[in-house]
Amino acid sequence: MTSLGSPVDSTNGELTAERLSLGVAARLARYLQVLTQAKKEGKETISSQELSDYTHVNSTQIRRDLSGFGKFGKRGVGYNVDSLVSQIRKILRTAGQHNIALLGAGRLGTAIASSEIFADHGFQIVAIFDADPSKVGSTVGGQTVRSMENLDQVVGEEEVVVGVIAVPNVAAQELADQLVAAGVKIIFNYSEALLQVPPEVTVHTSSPAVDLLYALYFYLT
Amino acid sequence: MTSLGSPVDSTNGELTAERLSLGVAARLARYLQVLTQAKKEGKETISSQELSDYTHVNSTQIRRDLSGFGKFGKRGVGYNVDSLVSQIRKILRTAGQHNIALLGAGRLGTAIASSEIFADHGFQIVAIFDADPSKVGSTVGGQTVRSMENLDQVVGEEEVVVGVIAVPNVAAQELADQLVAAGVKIIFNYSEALLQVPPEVTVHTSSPAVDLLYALYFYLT
DNA sequence: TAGATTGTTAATCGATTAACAATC
DNA sequence: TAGATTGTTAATCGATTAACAATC
Repeated sequence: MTSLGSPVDSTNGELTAERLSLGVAARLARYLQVLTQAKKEGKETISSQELSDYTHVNSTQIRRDLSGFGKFGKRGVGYNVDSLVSQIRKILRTAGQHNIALLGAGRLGTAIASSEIFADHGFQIVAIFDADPSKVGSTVGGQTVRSMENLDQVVGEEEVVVGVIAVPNVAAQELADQLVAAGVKIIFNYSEALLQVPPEVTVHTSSPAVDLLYALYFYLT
Repeated sequence: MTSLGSPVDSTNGELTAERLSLGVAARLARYLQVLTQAKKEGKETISSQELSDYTHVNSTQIRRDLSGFGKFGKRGVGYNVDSLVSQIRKILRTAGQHNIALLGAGRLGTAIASSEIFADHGFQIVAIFDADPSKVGSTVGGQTVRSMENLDQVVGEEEVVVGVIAVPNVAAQELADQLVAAGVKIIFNYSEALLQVPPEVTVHTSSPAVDLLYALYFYLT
C-alpha cells in the first residue's frame, strides 16, 4: 500500500542494496509460496500465466517483477521452478534458516507445530512455550513444551527472530510484552487482540475473516 | 494489485452500484477487522492515526478511503467505532449473515470451529464435515461432525457460500472438487495444495509463511 | 479558547496492462 | 518450422502523501 524506495536495480546483473517496494516484496513472497508447493508436487517449469492463475496477479506484472532482477525464464517454455525459487529467496534475502518461537500449545499451536507451512520456507520452530504448567513437559510436534520462564534465554541462545502467538485473546498482550522484552522484532499474532508494541517491533495479525470479506464482496457484486 | 473500476461515487450521499477497486475493498476489510476488535475491547472512538498503527496503512489514506463514502468522522475526536463498523459493512455489502461449511475436523478444523474469528464478521459455520468415519458423529465446536455424503444437501439447504478446507494437502483437491460440484463459489484453503478450480470459483490460500517472509525482508534490510 | 483530528487538495510516484518483437 | 512464452516498451490509471483549512 505504501512505498519505500524503488525496486532493486540490476542493470549490471547484480543485486544492489536498494530496498524492494512493499508491493514487489509482497508479490515475490506470494510467487515463492506457489513455487515452493509446485516444486513439492514435482512441477519442473511454470509459466507466468500459471503463476497468475494461482496468485491472482496479472501475468505481465509477474514477468515484469521478475525481469527486473534478471532473465530467469526461457521463451516458449516458462520458468524453471527450482531455479526461480532460489532466485527469489536470494532477492528476498531469506535464503537462510530463521528461527521461530511458538507461544501456545493448545489446539492451534499444536496444528501449527505439526504442519510444514513454516518449515517449507526456511522457518524452524525451535521452541514451544505454554503458560499452563500441566502442558509444560509434554511433547508437541516433536518438541518438548517449555515454561514461559525460559523465553528470554531461548530467544537469546537460539537467535529467535519471530514469535508466533497462538493463545486466546486475553493472554496475547502479556505474551507480546514478554516477546518484546526478550528482543523479538517480529510477532505473528494468531489471536484477534490488538497488540500494543514499540515502533521497532512489527506485528502481523492473522485475519482469515478479512480475506473472506474481501472475496465475498467480489462475489456479491 | 489489479484494479476493476473506480471507487464508489457518493456525491449524493448514497452508495452507487459501482464496484470498489481491489485495493479499497482490501483496506476496508482490514479496517473492519480492527474496528470489530476495538469494539469488543470497549473502545468508543478511534482516530485515523490509531487505525494506521494497527493496519500499517497511512492515516491520510484511511481518511481518504472513508471520506469517499461520507463524512463519518468528527474533527478533533475521530470516528465512532460502532457507526464506522456499520458503515463499512454496508459499503462492503457484508452486513448480513453468511454461511460457511468447514471441511476437516482435525486439530486445525477444531481450532477454527472453536474460535470466533469467523463469527465476529458475520460468518456462521453451519456444518462441519470429515471423511473419517470415526470422527463422524462426534461433537466439535458445538456441532455434530457430518459425513461427506451430506455435503451437497447441506450446501443447498443452508445456502453455504464459502467452503473452508482444513485437511492435509493430499485430500484437499478432492474436497475442492466436491465443493465446486455442490455449487460453492468461494473456497478458503488452509492446506498448501495448489487447487484446480473452474474460473468462476475463487480460491484463497492461507499463507502465514508469505506474510512472515515479507515482514522478515523489511526486518533484514 | 486551544488542541486535536478530519476532510480535501494537489502533486508525485508506482502499479498496471496491452501489445508485440524476440527467441526458445 | 510452428507454437508458445518471455522480456520490454509505452501509455494510462490509481495509490500515496504532505500539507492545511475547516471544525469539533
